[in-house]
Amino acid sequence: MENKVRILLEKALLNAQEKGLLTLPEVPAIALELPKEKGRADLSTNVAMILAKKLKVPPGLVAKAIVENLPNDNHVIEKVDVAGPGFINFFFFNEFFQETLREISSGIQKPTPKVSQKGEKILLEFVGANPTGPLNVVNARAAALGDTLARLFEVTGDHAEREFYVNDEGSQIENLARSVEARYLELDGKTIPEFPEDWYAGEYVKDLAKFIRDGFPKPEIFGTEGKKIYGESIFTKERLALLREGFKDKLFTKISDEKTRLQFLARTAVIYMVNSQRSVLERFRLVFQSWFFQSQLGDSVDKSIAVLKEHGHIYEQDGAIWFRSTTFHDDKDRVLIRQDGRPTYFSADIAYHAYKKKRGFDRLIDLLGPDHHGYIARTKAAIQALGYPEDTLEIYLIQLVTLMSGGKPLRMSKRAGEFITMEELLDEVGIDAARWYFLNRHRDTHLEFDLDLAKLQSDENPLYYVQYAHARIASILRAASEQGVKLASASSIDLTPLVHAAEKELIKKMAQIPSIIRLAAESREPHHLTRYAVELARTFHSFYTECRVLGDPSEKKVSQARLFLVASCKKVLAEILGLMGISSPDKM
RNA sequence: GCGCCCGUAGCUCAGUUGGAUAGAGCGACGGCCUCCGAAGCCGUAGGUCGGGGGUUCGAACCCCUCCGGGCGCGCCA
Repeated sequence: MENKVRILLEKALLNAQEKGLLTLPEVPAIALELPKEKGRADLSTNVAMILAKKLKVPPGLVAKAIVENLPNDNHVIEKVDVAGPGFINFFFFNEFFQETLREISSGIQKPTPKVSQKGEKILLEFVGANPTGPLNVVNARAAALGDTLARLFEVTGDHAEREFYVNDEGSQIENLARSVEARYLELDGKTIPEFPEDWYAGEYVKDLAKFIRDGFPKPEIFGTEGKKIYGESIFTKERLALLREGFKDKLFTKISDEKTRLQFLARTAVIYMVNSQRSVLERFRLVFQSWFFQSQLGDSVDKSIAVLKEHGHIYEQDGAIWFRSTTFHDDKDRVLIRQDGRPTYFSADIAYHAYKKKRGFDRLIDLLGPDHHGYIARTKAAIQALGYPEDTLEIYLIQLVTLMSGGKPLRMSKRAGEFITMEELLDEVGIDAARWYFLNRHRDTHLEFDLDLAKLQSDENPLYYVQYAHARIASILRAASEQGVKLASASSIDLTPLVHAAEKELIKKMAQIPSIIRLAAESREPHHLTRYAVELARTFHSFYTECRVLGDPSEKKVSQARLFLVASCKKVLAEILGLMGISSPDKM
């Protein structure tokens, strides 16, 4: 719908230019919108005002020149007027609405791929939780966002891959291993010292120790994934057998060297944690195409540092190796190799981003947690220092989530182990509701997640409002087939009975889907989808109240046309919910 | 102290990148089921867009400043 109008407008602009009424440096991007107040126009544009500014001509004159030069032999525009400060308002022929509906239904009205690009290969890195504990609600928010973004990119003609980065090296992993070891000793009846602050005190660590002692519920993951990631020197035949049967009291005798033991415990813990994270994500209907472990970087950390050195971005000071990130607008330079010779997390991250680039991705998108704020500038600096354009890396922060219950925020203290995990959230509110509420808000606003509202299966919950529209249509379709009213195909259906204002409103709303999808994809802001879904559902419910689909047998043509209309609307609702990974029930 | 984010209806939030009389959901109030699902529809009330200044035909949006809230500022990850 918008595209047709856009083409007419472009022609009008060119016509006006030929006549010398306007001088255009280039054809501007034309924004079309549904006026807030309905009845004012079917569609309107502010292009005259945009041009007026550029050309320094009164908007009214520009609008007049455009309107007078619209091709008049079209079957689209019935009426056009200029209003307010220079808006051009269009009213369309019924025929144009009917044609638009036919296109929507046959899938022609999909978002057209970007004009300027053929389609990019995009790598989306998100969730990226440490394998030191269960996923939390911010991880869940990132999961919903990243998954939906990936799906949006696929629809708009790009290719997106979802990747989960596992930080399986470093001091936090060592702390995890020590925590597991301590719990193991505790099971042995030994008294253990109080945990230092940076150890892990959660229940899951006790579970982990118990599994190592008594045998894992799914030991096969160590033989497959464990061996693949960490090799047979870690997961030897003997150790695999012990993980299956349980080490009982033999952990310290079988692996007497402390360093080896801690490494083994760390690797075991990571494989276990990663698998439990993965299963929660799968329950959330999110499958990552790839899981990348920091330990797999190998010598590429040294290599990428060598590249930076070649470009002259490295220096040595106080016994450490530094990256001069201030060259690229970071506040301060960053350490890559510590005094003690160990690389920092950041240097691994540089190697990781270099590796992503080497795999041939045109664009890297990272969704990070709110505590990674400081990483944006330095990572972007690194990308540039490696010789890539700055804008091929996009980093977005996902802000905090506060869970509300009974009108009060739930206290989330990680130290005391009192935090709600992603799994508990899913138990509590379900997958559809969790996804909906995460996607419903702009990513960088702190999200207040009202557990009571999300759980509520009633009219107060916008998710059910939208799903109800879908179920209601399904119900009409069931009734239609019982009454023998057949749903005609897009090519054979007679749509001329569709002339009612409510019908046209619904078609207009449905026709918006391509531009909504493009907006959400290009701005990386999926919250436009939930808004649109509510609007579409509302327009449908409104139509439903005003127009009967089934009924009067003498009006069979009307019934059939309306049936076609609602069936198409059902498709659009399902498409938008599907993009968000939310189900479209036929019955509720 | 420095940097980033936020401040819009009683509550939770949109606002398509500077455009029409600032919108939606929930909550409040008033109507609508002999008929396809009332988990619905229609209507009413509700605003100094945190305050002030500036830029221009025009500002919730851009600039400056102040106030309030959050987060970050490790040779942790």
